[in-house]
Amino acid sequence: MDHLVGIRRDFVRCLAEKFGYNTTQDNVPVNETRREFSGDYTFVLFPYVKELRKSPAELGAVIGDWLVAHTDNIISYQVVQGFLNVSMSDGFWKHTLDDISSIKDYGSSPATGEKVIVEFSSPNTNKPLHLGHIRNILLGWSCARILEANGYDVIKTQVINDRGIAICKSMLAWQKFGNGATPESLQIKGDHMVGDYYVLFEKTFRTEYEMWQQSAEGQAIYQKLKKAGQDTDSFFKEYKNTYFNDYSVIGGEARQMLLDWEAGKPEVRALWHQMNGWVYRGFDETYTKLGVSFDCVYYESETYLLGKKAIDDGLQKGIFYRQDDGSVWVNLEDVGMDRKILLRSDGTSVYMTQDIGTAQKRYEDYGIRRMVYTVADEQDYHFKVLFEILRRMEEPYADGLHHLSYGMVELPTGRMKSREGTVVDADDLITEVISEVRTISEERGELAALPIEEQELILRQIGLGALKFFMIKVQPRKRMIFDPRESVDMQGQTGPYIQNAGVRIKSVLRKANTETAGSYDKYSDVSELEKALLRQLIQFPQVVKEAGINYDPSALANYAYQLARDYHRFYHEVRILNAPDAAAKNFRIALSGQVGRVLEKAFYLLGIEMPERM
RNA sequence: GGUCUCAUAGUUCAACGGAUAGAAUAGGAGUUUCCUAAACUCUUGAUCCAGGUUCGAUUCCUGGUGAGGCCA
Repeated sequence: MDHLVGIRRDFVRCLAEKFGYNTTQDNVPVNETRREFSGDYTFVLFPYVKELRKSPAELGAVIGDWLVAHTDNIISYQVVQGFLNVSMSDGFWKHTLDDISSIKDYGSSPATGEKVIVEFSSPNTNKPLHLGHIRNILLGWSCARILEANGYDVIKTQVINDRGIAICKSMLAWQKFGNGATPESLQIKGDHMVGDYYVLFEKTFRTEYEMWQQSAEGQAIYQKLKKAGQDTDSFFKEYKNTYFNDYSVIGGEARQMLLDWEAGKPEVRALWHQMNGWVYRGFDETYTKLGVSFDCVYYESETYLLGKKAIDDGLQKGIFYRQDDGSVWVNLEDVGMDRKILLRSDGTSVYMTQDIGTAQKRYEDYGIRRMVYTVADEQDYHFKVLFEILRRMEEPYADGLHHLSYGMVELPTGRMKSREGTVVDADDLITEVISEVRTISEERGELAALPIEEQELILRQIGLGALKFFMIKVQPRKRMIFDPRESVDMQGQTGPYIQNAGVRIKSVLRKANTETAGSYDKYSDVSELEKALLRQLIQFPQVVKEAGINYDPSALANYAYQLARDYHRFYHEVRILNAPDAAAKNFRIALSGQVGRVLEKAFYLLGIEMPERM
């Protein structure tokens, strides 16, 4: 429901009546009046000045007079330059508050019956989750909730890359050096443990490689293949993959393990199940801490062979073509993209093939018409190509595909590099923000009287609130610099600042005994701060809608911040419980209640919890 | 080399083509007998460059510069 529908309609009616000019409500440029001018809403007159051949001043006066005379809501106006600023009556504000209070799920749209699948997180099983995953998870999760609020039936999913050479490296290292260790025996999360064996493999391999470089064989290769003037370091850096595939002992074992896995060799499969099982338990723990969950999971081990039939279909339809060597390609040059390989000459598929197959499988599984892929922007081109192919294949969901692309997370020192040990681990980060919150909370002493479990819950809510808000307030497509110090800030434009506004409201409502909240019919002189809050509340459904259309939770994050800021100001300026009269008190309590409700809902949509106290 | 994305206070972020470009942080100065001071008030400081479209451009278009990604 749009509370501005009324004034838009009146404006349109006025233009028709006074000037015989027809337009639609959607075309009416109406904004909130800027703080420095008096008025509540502003019509921009410039577009009509030319059309109607009237000066802005004249136009403003005619329309302003008409609006004041013909509507109950608008009580006065002022024309500044080409802007018509109108002031709304107390009645309008009170009715607005009534309306908002009466709407059950304010900000949500009715169900559309349309299903959408949202994919996010999508980790590899050989490494624990890190900072980049956190941004991905928060974006995907929040988008899922925002789409739900916009009436979609959302299915949340992740694709787990559980196969390939990487996990074989972990498996091999565990087999060689693990001595039967388990997460329980080592007292470590399973995903970290498996990640540690991956690192151990890489270390072992590197040692082996370095020794080989000194060997007669290594030196001979260097002398034979080096480019002019190339030194040993840069040569062997480039040669690493070839060495892994053609010479390395441990590399050969890992590759053999992959072959055994593909052949379904029981011992290898059993080990693979066991290690991935450890990883999943570790991931789930992290997901739980972050407060997210999935409706279904796709494993690459089950999808990596999909898509080959689609290639046959495409070949028959003439969308793809086969080269002499047997490889299959698609030519997208007519739309400014390249030729792209879909099936190698040996018949093996590439990522693209697999993604085509997975999309089809999802359609079969759920009948969805829309899919959202939350993947970093380094994959922009991949998804452009994928979507174009699916369009050409005339898949029924081809028009509902969206790549929720986001910029990489960098540290103040640059990109995270596992080689340099600068990868920020998700679990470590969460632990760190919570411990930071604990320190500050202890200084404040506000929670000291609460039971210990409740204290812990609140500390988690605040710590994660700080971290999540910090990451989600930035527009997805922008690259972000992550400074760990700033992520635990709790003053200013932060999660805890907004939580604090929510907590204040809860405290006020507790003391007010809300069930006895009475009428505010007699309230007059609605203050500027109160109007500002109501203008914000009116905006909320639109913000939710736009966040959905643009797949942009940051809009909602910034909205929540502004609403919280206006509430803090209001709170300082006026007395709520000790208001001068009952009508004022009731109005302010009701207003506080609605601000609290919207803040909580906005945070819900961002995946951030609102504590009871802090 | 081709192509995509980004560029706003010292720093981190905002601004459906609309008024004097907003916040936060950092620095300085204040606010507590009163509903939670993780708050509030005051103060210093910015649109990468050159054109174009427009009544009006941070926003749209063209070219350049810088940073990053993808492809080769």
